[in-house]
Amino acid sequence: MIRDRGDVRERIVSAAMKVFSRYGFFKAPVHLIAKEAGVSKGLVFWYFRSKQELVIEVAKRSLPLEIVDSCLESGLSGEKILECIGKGYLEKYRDPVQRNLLLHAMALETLYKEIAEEMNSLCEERIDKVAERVFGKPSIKGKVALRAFFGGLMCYTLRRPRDIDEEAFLKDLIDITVAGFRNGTAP
Amino acid sequence: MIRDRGDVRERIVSAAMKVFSRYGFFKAPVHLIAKEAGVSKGLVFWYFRSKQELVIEVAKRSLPLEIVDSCLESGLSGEKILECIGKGYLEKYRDPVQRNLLLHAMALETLYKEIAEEMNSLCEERIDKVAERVFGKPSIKGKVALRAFFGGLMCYTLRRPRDIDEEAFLKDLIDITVAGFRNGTAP
Amino acid sequence: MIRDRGDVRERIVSAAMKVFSRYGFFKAPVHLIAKEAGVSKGLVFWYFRSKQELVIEVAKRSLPLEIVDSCLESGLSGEKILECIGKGYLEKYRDPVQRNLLLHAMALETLYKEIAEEMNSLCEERIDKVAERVFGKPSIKGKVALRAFFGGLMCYTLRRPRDIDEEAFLKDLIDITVAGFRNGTAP
Amino acid sequence: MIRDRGDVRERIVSAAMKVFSRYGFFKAPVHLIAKEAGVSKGLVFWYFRSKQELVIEVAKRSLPLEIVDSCLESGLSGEKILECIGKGYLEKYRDPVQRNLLLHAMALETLYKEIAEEMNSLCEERIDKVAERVFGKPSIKGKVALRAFFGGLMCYTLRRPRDIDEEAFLKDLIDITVAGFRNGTAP
DNA sequence: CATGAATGAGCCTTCATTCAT
DNA sequence: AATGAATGAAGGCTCATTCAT
Repeated sequence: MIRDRGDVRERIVSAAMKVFSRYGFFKAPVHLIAKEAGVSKGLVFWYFRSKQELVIEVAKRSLPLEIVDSCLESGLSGEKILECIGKGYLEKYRDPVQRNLLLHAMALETLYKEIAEEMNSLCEERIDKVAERVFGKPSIKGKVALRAFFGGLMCYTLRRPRDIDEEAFLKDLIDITVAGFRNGTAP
Repeated sequence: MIRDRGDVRERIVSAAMKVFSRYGFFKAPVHLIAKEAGVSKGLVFWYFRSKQELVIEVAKRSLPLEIVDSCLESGLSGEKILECIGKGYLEKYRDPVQRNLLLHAMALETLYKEIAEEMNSLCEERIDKVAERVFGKPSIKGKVALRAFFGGLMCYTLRRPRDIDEEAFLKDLIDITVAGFRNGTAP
Repeated sequence: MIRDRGDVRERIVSAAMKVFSRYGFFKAPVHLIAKEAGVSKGLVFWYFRSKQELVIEVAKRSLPLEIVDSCLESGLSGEKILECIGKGYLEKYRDPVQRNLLLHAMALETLYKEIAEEMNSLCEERIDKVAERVFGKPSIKGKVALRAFFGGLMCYTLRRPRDIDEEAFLKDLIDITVAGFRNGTAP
Repeated sequence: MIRDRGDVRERIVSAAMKVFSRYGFFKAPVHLIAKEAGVSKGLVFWYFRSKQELVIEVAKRSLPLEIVDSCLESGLSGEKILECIGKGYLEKYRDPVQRNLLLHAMALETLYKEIAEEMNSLCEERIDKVAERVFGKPSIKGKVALRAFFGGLMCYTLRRPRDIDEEAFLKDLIDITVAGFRNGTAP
């Protein structure tokens, strides 16, 4: 069998995503992942020291950290960065596999410090950085607004409402975030 | 030990909450729950046909459905109902046990239709009802704003920011939700 | 099924002895022990936290510590105590199961400190105590003689010579031990 | 690295000795041996058809057969041959690796006929030959005395007593063996 | 109601062995 | 000769569930 280096590992990760997304991290047996990847069970443990290592790798990939980071790195600001993040987010989690994995991964935060750290970094540093980029300077209200923005995205992903399409939703959400920040009673 | 009828059942549920919150629903062995509740393992299966039944009961209780319902029933409207929900929500999930359980329960949505239905009811009907109560009449933008509100709460619960206290957060969040809805570019 | 308390545990230990003696501690699968004991595999782990725990219990029982102790406690001295130990030893290891287990258990000394401690206690304190009882007062030569005595027993057990019966062997061995001590070049 | 033919094979055997001595024959994974030898796992199976083959080779080497043989071949007799054997024995098993291997190898006797044969040859033919060389003519008592001698050596090796040095021990042991044989009640 | 011994399915993991390169 | 990816069998152990008492 001719396979690229790294190819197999990636195939295992992909298979794991499918299987984890369907059964959850803990009810998914490794042998199903191997089967889905078309390799032997033993080989999974050649590439990953343990199931937990695979779980954590998959969980990390299913968090939206990279989206936020790439938008931050692109140097955007104001509504543009919200748009960047929103689009990336909605696109990533349009895939039901990723959507489910996100839910499962968030629950892992309780159990594995690696995931907890990613969530920390996402929910505290990153979110505040974005707030500053959007509203110009750090402020409590900006942080709250950003949490509303992020939460709104998550909420939409959790249950895609039938009567609101992605584009319209994102436009409104950005609108609310920005206008809410600017025109509140306590500017 | 004098035990009321139903007392034991409740003790088991409480114990299950602690244990599930710590280990997750699937990594929590029934014997730990029994131990925590101070009863025998067998008794757990007298009150609950299976572990799954217990899991679902605990998961349902850890969702915020009751909070939303009681605020809806109280007849409040406008910002008042947001305040009602916000306070209830923040209070409930201030308890780390409940906070973790919420995360675990959300992931269950993928696996058990009972939980999926609760989430459906919460994220679609309830959220839209509240939107109507807050903004007077149904509108896409109102629904989006409400998702931002709910998402914001969830986001806050997930990581309580050190520099924003509950009361201030809620005030700002309501402010953003309402002002965002009213003063957006496309009313 | 009506079984005495403790009966089951003992049945498992007995089964383990048979199986361990035949396959060695590490090549003996737990399921064979369970089968031999007529119980389920799971039950073995109800009585023993791990296979290792069972291994150590069996290994301890197959060392001759108890024989030496009971002869020491009986207050015997001189040749009598050698006779007591010799008879006990030869009787115990006449059973091929015990004989094999002794070999396997001695090898465990390298791996488990529990066994190492038993061996220590046997080979140092006990052997020297016996030497004192036999020869009246502590002496290097007495210790050496006792080691020859013990070693001789072990050697006989390892390979029962066809042309030397137990009784004769023991008589000669005691004779050599005592006379060797008394009549050596350096008394 | 410049390697002779046969060098690699020997390196593997050496590595196996270290690893087997530490983990025991059955708990020692081949990959550790390969690592210790600085070769790939596959190569071990180029030089040895199976792990068992390697196990048996190492086990055979760690028995004291060669020592006895070389002393027999040297034509020594009387106390001299005991001295030869004793010195060789004590020297070989001064190395903790060899000492542990001896224990592990003795347990193998139960499982592999190759080892059983070696032990047979050692414990019956060889021991009796040596007895004859020491005491001039075959006799039951001589055989017993020789078993005491060998057993004493093994016993010393198993636990080196702190207060008896090798040389003194061997001198006393020979003394006891010889005097025990000559001066017993039943010559 | 209550207990806890007993069961058995299933899971993660290890490891000897093979084989294409 | 040498490598290390790949395999598959087997093992230890956990755990939900049952049931006699």
